[in-house]
Amino acid sequence: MARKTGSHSQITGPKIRAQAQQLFARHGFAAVSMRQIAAAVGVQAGALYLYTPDKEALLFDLLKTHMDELLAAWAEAPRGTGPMAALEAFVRFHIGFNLSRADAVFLSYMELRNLGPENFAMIESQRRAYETELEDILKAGQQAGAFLIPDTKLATMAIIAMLTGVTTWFREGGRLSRPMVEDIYWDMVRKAVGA
Amino acid sequence: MARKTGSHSQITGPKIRAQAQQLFARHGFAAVSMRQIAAAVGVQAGALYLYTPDKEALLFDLLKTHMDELLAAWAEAPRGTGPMAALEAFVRFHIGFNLSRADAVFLSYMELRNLGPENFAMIESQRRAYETELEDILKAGQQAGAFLIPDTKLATMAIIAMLTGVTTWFREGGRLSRPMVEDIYWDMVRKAVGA
DNA sequence: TTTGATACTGAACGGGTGTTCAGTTAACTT
DNA sequence: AAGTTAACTGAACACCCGTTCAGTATCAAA
Repeated sequence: MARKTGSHSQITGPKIRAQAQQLFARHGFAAVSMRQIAAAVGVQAGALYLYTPDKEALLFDLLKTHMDELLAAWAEAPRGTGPMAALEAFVRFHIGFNLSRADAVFLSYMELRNLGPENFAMIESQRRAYETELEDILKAGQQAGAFLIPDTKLATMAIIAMLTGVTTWFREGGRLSRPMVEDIYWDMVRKAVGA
Repeated sequence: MARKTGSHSQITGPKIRAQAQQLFARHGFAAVSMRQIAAAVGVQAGALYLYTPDKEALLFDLLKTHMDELLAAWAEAPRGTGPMAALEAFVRFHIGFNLSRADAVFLSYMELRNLGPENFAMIESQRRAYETELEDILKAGQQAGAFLIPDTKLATMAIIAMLTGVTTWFREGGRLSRPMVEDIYWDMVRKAVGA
């Protein structure tokens, strides 16, 4: 056997990325073999190398794509006027985006250490750019007197950690709906940065 | 060569656990080989099996010891009277304990998935017990009217995620000292659960 | 000083790893 | 229908994996 009937790179390529993302998120990058990914796609291991130069590049592609989409989505997200509205927009955006892409979020926080130095630096700088978006909101609110924050950098890290944690416990169809979760988190954040 | 001069199980045993913990935390359980651990200890791979039945048991031992110590330390931690004092005690305890054992904390949150079902269940139940300690404080404060929390379970997860995140950015000797970090986090938590 | 327990080595086991590539078949173009 | 390109196989490469074990050197006790 060689080429499969109905095979197409525009089908196999995305399939590989999707299965790799799921497997990496579930078991960890190092614990997943190229043969396991290939088997999940329905292909032999060698075929993966038509789509990626090596295993690390496959991971980097997933992380890079995720960060690009995160920054692009936030750039286009609706944000009101004033620090309070901007903060609320960020909180709701972050929760919504994270919940809709739990695997990718988990990967981009956990598997950075498997990247080489220059790939690591690229993702890290994007993550910092995203965090700076929140910090800028907090700084602006602080200067405008809308927020009372002892340290904006610490508050940034605290809020992001708190919000990102939602993926560890939230289950679709559980006790709380997504809008309820957003509301409750926003309530806590609003109070935490307030007077 | 066989036995090394000056060798003793009471020295080698702790060395193995310490090196394994550091390597697992840095590179991930799956990415670290028994030979790497052995090399870090200064011993051949086979010698590790005098101290652990297998690799997973080594990880479990680290996680179990950490959770036991966490629960024991909290049980003996000073806590004042009333919900507000109890919450403050928890916040300061959690930050302090986490910062003093960053590797172990990281492991117990990230490498649970490498445990077999029954080992997983044991650690998971201890973690839930710890989380319940915080939730009980929040519930008591809510009923006493000291806190205003829409959902105590969500608030529990949110606060723990926020506090645990301190290990990802805090560096000893940096801009902020430990007491300052504790103060600022406590300020945010206090306001977040307040009216 | 002999003896037995303790701590470790070094080689081996079967199997899995990422990656390469000549060969083969399906899909597309002319 | 013939020729070309795209997609994939299956075997092989050198190496690393967790784990076992007979053998050996050191330590502690008698």
